[in-house]
Amino acid sequence: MDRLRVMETFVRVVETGSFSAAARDLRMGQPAVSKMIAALEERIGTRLLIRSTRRLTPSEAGQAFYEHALRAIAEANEADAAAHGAGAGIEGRLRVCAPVTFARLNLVPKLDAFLSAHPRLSLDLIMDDRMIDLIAESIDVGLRLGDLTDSALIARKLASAERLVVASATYLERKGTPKTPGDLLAHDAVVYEQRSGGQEWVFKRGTSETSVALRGRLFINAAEGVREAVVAGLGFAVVSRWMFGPELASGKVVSLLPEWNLPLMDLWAIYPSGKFATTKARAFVNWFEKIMASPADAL
Amino acid sequence: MDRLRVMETFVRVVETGSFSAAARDLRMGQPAVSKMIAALEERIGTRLLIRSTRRLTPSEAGQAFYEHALRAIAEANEADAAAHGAGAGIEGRLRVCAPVTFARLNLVPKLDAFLSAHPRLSLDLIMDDRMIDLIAESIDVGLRLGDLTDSALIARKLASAERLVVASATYLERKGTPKTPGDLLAHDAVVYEQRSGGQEWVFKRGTSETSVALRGRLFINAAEGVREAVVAGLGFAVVSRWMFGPELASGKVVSLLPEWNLPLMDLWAIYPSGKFATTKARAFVNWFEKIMASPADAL
DNA sequence: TGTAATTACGGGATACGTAAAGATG
DNA sequence: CATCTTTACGTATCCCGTAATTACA
Repeated sequence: MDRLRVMETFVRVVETGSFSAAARDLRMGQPAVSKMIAALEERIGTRLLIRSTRRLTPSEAGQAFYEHALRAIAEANEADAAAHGAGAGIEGRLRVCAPVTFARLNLVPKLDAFLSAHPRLSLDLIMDDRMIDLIAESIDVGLRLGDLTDSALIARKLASAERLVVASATYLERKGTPKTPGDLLAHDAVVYEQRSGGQEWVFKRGTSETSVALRGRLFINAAEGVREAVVAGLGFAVVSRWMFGPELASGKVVSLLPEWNLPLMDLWAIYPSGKFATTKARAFVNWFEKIMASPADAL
Repeated sequence: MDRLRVMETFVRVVETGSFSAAARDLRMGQPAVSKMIAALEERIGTRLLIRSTRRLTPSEAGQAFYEHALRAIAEANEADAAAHGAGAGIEGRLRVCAPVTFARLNLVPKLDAFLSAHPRLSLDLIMDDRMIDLIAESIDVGLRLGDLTDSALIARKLASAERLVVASATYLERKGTPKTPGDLLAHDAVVYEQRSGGQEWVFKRGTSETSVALRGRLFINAAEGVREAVVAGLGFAVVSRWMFGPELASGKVVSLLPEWNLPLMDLWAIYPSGKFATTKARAFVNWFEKIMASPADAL
């Protein structure tokens, strides 16, 4: 039994919420996943996943296992990468890609410290909201927000960001303020969307859940555009809090439905699959992880 | 390829300094170890161990891998144990065993904090220098010093302690002070020894090594006895610094050959093999690990 | 020349995928 | 009743252990 492989599988199952989806991601048969998890539970002696055909939730034990498993996997990958990169200095050119707005607000303002710390290093920052092919573009590290669709990558979770429903104060004056998720259907949505396809959001308040399919007339594939559209009062949008830090503070943009929680959006660092992370790439990720962990700079 | 298993094997090889010894410890054939390491190096793309028939040293990459591997293994074990123990509270009876002198000097004085933190817990402290059978005695955690002979255990390294050659000031007045490891042969050794068999110590100064087989007329199987023998001026002994904290400070006992280094002695926490660590056992180990990591209490 | 690591080879267990059955909303 | 998980089964692969070979002090 390959414990690390089992952990990777388990993690993927928890994150996708489905055996089948995890199996697809990991390019293996779904019975294999089933048996792996069963064997794992057998070995541990406890049920880790509460299965109901439609839903899959980690038990308390499963949650504990999940958290440690994440760290074990990360550490194991570090071991490979550290051994591979040992001896190589932090110098030359480091190519990093990141979503445009995220990089502008959360990364670029802090880069000075990193560059100062590594004087022999130069940085290519590729800002793009598309999912770039890391290997084709020979990129060393990518920062990605949200669920990872490409699971062949070696990923490391750096942070989780709160999601909000926001609209500008001027918009709310004109159209009124929605009080429940259902009210959103009567409003204009500005939808951030990479590939076409309806968006459905699950709002939670305490134990109750409401699912709302966003309908709107404006679809934008760049967060930067969504930001401006919201500020210009074109409608509400589901966004991360960090996108509107100053505007929320000044009241120019308002957080709606504050009692309803949306799923967190994760920030990941990903390395090109197959290859080992370079020393400089790991140095960058370690640095940025610290930034994200510090209360002042957290998302 | 079971990456975690490979890591465990690699770690054992580094710690024993031999493929054969590691294979014996892990109850597997020595060719299996050989092939595992070869495959690992193939995968990483770098030589991790510098082999010469008589000696085995990790390369820089190997050292980096070793350190991360230790943490990955620990985290993976934590994952299993956390999942297994989730839900169980820290209460009831916790049975801990530890070497007599170590427990007296480094553990007992600090226990108050632990017991206060867990009011519903009672502690059985079994102080004994022998290697107790954890399962037979139904012990939850053992603290052990030195190299682990029983590798079927799940172990976690908590600290490393410096080893010294010491003798009492009165003894040195009578017999003179040895200046080199070789001089020790002309002195009386008090040898700490569990099972009979000669002891050989490797002294290092810079890059040079000297090996000395201790000869003496007094062999004691309890550290407590060695301590008293040294204080009473019966001879010199090879011991850990923490055994003589106050005596070294007051000058009653003197550290000999201060420029020569002896191999460190590791402190391990071990859990009974086969079983999972209980929540309370892990709480104890986590607590004690913190103690050992704090500069004021370190060995 | 003896000890320890590597290579060679045969056997066995493990883990996968396809296909069918069972469960659930 | 459609979807997702579990069970069943045949196959292929990988990995281990024994034995022979090579390298090194």
